[in-house]
Amino acid sequence: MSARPDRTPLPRSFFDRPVLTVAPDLLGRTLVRRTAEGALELRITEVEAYEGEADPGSHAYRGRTPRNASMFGPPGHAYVYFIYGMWFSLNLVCGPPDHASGVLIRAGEITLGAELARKRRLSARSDRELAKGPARLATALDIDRSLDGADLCDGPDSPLSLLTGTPTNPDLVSSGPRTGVGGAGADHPYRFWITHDPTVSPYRAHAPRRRST
DNA sequence: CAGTCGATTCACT
DNA sequence: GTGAATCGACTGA
Repeated sequence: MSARPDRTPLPRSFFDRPVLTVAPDLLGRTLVRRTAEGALELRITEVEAYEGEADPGSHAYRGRTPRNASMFGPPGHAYVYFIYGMWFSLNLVCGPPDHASGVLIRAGEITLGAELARKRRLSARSDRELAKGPARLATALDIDRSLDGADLCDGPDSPLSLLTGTPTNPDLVSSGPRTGVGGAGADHPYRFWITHDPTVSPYRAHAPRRRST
């Protein structure tokens, strides 16, 4: 008997902790996205931690740029980036300001607004695929670069916010290497997911792109 | 300033 | 399992 998700907003202090503490604690929380068409809610099931400028796998590794500036800002804000020429991905900035750490929200279960999500994700063959993967999640929730820097602790009407939801028992959390991350940061178990949850995305090792000559 | 490739997804074999 | 799509940030000359 799982209790009904707690709709109390999480305070900024939730994000102002070490990213490896925040990342698994995000599992089971409720992400709320408010659009002109209506609200959507997502139960987070899979995340990845990116550990600041010292992390070779992180966009922050080579220092601050216009693209990753949000990661160097205060915690509790979104970092949204554009990748592969067509997709967006959502991160939540954690830790103290300028630490440049964040958590990539990789997958989740749409718990409200599935009709809106289906309209945006026409290729999804079932509802469990609506937000199975970071770019699919961003597409389903209508997230793009206009949400980069958005404050999740900005009150009940903000376009993006985070509710307490149903925290996940650590016994039900699995961890492993990050998906698609190569190089020196590849081996750290910075990916966390809810064990056996059907909305978690499949693991893929880093695959260098082949030369096109 | 041209070349390279990415925290991915989808269609197709 | 393989390759295409698609573009902007970053790199090195």
